[in-house]
Amino acid sequence: MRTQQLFDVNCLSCPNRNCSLLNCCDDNWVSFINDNKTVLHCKKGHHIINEETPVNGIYFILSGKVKVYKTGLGNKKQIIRLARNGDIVGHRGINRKFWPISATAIEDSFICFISNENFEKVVMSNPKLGYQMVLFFSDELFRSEEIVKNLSSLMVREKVAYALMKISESYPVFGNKIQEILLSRQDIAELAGTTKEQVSKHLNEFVKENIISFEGKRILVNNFKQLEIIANFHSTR
Amino acid sequence: MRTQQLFDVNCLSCPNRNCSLLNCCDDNWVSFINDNKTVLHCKKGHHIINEETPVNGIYFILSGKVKVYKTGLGNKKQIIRLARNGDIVGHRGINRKFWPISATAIEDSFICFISNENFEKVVMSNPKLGYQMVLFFSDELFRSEEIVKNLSSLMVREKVAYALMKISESYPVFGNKIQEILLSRQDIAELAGTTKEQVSKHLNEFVKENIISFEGKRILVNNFKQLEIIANFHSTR
DNA sequence: CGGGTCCTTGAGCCGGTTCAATGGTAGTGG
DNA sequence: CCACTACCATTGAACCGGCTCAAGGACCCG
Repeated sequence: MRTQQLFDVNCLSCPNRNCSLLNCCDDNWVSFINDNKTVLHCKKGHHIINEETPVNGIYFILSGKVKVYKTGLGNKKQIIRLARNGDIVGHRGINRKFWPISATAIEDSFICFISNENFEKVVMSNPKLGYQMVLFFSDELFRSEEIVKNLSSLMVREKVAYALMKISESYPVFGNKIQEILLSRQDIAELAGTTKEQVSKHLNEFVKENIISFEGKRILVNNFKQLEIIANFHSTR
Repeated sequence: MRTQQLFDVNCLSCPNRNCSLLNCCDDNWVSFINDNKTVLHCKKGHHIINEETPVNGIYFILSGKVKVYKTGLGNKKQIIRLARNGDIVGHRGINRKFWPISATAIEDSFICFISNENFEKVVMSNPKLGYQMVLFFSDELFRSEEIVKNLSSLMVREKVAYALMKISESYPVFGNKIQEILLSRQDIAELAGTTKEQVSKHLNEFVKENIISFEGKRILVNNFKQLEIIANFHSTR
């Protein structure tokens, strides 16, 4: 059975071998990670991290997708990241006693877990990894502050466009400029920072404008460029 | 003249010797920093960093205060950080070609500057500093995501209370639970994520409720605890 | 004294949220 | 195979919080 095989995956032959962690460690340390990791099978909807609970370690997505979010006043949720295979989840726990975020699987996923102590050992022994972590955090900070900027300056229509862009980043591209999106209206709303009703209305607007189209429960992006324009997006690095 | 003396400040006897950078380097490297730094005198309102311009290096605040902000659609500004003496400014440029943020002095300030190349040398040669940078970034990410949460879930009254809390963190405490705040309504609005008119209205509300009081252009916080409650703040670490 | 900047306050408008009704779809169990 | 249920998406109506605009006032500085 395929899922059983995944449980036994060896880090040395990990499909995400070029991920942030493994990429910066020599084989000895990859073996160490392999011996000290746990692989979790998370079904869609499974809570991997719960806000305010004690930080125990760090997670890496072997396969699947995970939403990372914060719960605000009135139980309002704001998704701050969509993570996929190869991504780190839980680096926000570094230097904290309690989780500042929650994480939930939005697809059936396999997640690798490493305890705090073991991860610290790996980082301390692989200077290149430490530097890589700085770069990674710098990038995460950038993304977070883009969200801040957008939440405070965009109209809902623009926020929804931005959310679609973010989502399609996490999904594979099929053909030319066609991405597929499979998330509930509620999820999109929590990512965009609005309500599910607004998402529904604006998505249907976008369909009328031929920017996206529906295919069953899927959303196909027909005109990615136009989404970027609406979302006021311009890539600078 | 006092300001002249500050221009000649030696890193080895820096009043912020316990700041993130110097704290993690041995004396040889502090000397290196001393020889390769530039000290800038920035008057109130001086732009230290401008969004979208090329990243040249990293800044440290010797004395004074700086606001760090992003400019969104319609020229709407969102302050994401108030930095003071000892703080790093410009770490957001790491791993980027162009500045994702702007920084402006909100008081007369002295700022130390180190070029990209020299800073990289220092980081690469002081592993402890690298680790410290990871912790620092982790903390910055946490703060940024708190802003995200608040922007998306708080009402304006609550946002203004949160802004006051943030501001008073950057200002010295006088006596028991009394902080003083000296920023324009516009600045407070850009920090809270609202308009100057709303800030004015809610500040006057807070005065009526005896949570703060005005003293000339200053704001005194009489009841910090109450501000925390309004802002839905609870410290967890 | 005059001009500029900032703060305050009220009126009106508007975008977005909330609420509710409806219909579609998938999953479940008889 | 069909009913039953639960969940999700859609749509419109109404409400409301916050923004915009404008007028007036306080204060500072040249």
